Amino acid sequence: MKVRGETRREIVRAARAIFRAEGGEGMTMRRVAAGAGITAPAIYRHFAGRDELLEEVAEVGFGALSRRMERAVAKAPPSRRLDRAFEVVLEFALDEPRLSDLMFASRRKGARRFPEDFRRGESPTGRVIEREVAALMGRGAWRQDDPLEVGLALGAQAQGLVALRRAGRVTGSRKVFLEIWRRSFERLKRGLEA
Amino acid sequence: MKVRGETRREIVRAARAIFRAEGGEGMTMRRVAAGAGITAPAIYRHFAGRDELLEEVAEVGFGALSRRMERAVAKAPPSRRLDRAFEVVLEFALDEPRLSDLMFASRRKGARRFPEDFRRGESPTGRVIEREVAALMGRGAWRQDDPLEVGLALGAQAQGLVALRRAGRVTGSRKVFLEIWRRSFERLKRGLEA
DNA sequence: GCCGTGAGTGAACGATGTTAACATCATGGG
DNA sequence: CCCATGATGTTAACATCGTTCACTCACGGC
Repeated sequence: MKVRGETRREIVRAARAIFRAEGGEGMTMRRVAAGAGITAPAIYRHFAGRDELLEEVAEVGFGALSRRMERAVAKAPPSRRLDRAFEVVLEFALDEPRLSDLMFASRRKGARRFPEDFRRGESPTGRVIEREVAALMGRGAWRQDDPLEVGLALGAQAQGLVALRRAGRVTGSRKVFLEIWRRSFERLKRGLEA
Repeated sequence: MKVRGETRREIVRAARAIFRAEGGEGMTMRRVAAGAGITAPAIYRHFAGRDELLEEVAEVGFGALSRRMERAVAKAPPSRRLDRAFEVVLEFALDEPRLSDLMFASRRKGARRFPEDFRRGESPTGRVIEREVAALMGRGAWRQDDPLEVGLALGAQAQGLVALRRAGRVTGSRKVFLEIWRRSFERLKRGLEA
C-alpha cells in the first residue's frame, strides 16, 4: 500500500483488462482480485459490489471513447465532423465489442438518461453528437429540428446495427459492416438535409 | 406423463412465464423445473442445457411476434402496411421487454443471420419487413435500393431505440417513447422516398 | 417373465457473489 | 512512548447457480 487510491485503481485496471478480453461472464470477483494482487473480499473495501465495479469500468470506457471522438472531430473539416464522430463510435464498437455493449446496451445504475441528462450535457459522447448536429442545423445544411432527438436517432441507428452485429445477426467482415453502416447513415442523413 | 412431448411443452411454458416476468436472471433451472412439476435434472432429458432452453423461449417469441405482424399488416391499407408492422414490433418490445431483448439483442446460437438467412426468408419477422419495403419500392413510392439492407436499417433503428429504453437511457412514458419512435421513423422514411 | 429404455429423483460438484470474523499495520493524540 | 483506532487485508464460510452422477421405476416388446 503506497498511495491512497492505488489499490482501487489496480482493481479497475484488472477488471477492465479482463472485461475487454472476455466480457462480463469472465470477469469474476476472484479473477479481478487476482489480477489486482489481492483476494476477492478485499474488493468490497473499495466497491459496494460487482455492479459498482462494472459501473466504473463503463465510466472509464466513456472517458476513452469521448476523448477519441473529440480528437477526431477537432481535426476534421466542418462538413465531416459528425461523420468522423460516428466513425470513431463504430470503430470503438468493433474494437471493443464487450465494453461497448456494457456502455450502451446494458442496464446500468449510472447510465445517462434521455432527455434530462443529455439536455444538461452530462453525456460525454452524446454531447459531441448533439453539438455537431446543432452546428449542421445552424449552418442551414440540415433542416431545423430538435438536435437532441436527432442525435438520439442517429445514435440509435449506430447502436442498433452494432447490437445486431454483436448478437451475431449481421455477419461479414469489418469492412463489409462499415459499408452497411455508411450506407445506412447516408440514407438517414438524406432525410435530415434541408 | 400422458403424451409424448407433454413434459417438454410444460418446461417451455414454465420457462417462458418466468422469463417474461423476471428475465434471464430469475429463470433458474430449479424454478423452471418447479413450474413444470419436475426437478431440475429432469430438464436435461429434454434440453441439452439452459442455453437450448432459452433458444426455445426465443423461438416461441418469434412465432408470436411474426403472427401479430402478419395479422396487423393484412388488415392495413397498402400505404400503411410497413408502419403497422413496425408499430407491432414496438408494442411487443414495450409489452415484453425482456423477451424482446432475448430475441433481438442477445447472442444466441440459432439467431438468423444477415444477409444469408434473411435472403432465404428464414427470419419470420425480417421477412415481413423486407416484403413491405420491396412493395414500396416496386410501387415507386420509395427509390430503388436493396430491400434487405433497407429493412435491416429500419429494424436497427427500432431495436436501437428499444435497447436504449430497455437500458434505462430513454425515460418517459410509453406514449412519449412511441412519439420519439414515430418521428425517428418519419425522418428515416423521408430519406428513402423517391 | 424378463429386460432394455426413457423419464424422473436425490445427492453432490465446482463456481460464483457476498458476508463474517479475524489479522495487520500505519498513525496520531494522551 | 504507547496504544486505541481506522483502514485494509485475509481465511473460512454461506447460499445459489448450472450441471453431472448414480440410481429408481414404469412399461412395452420379445
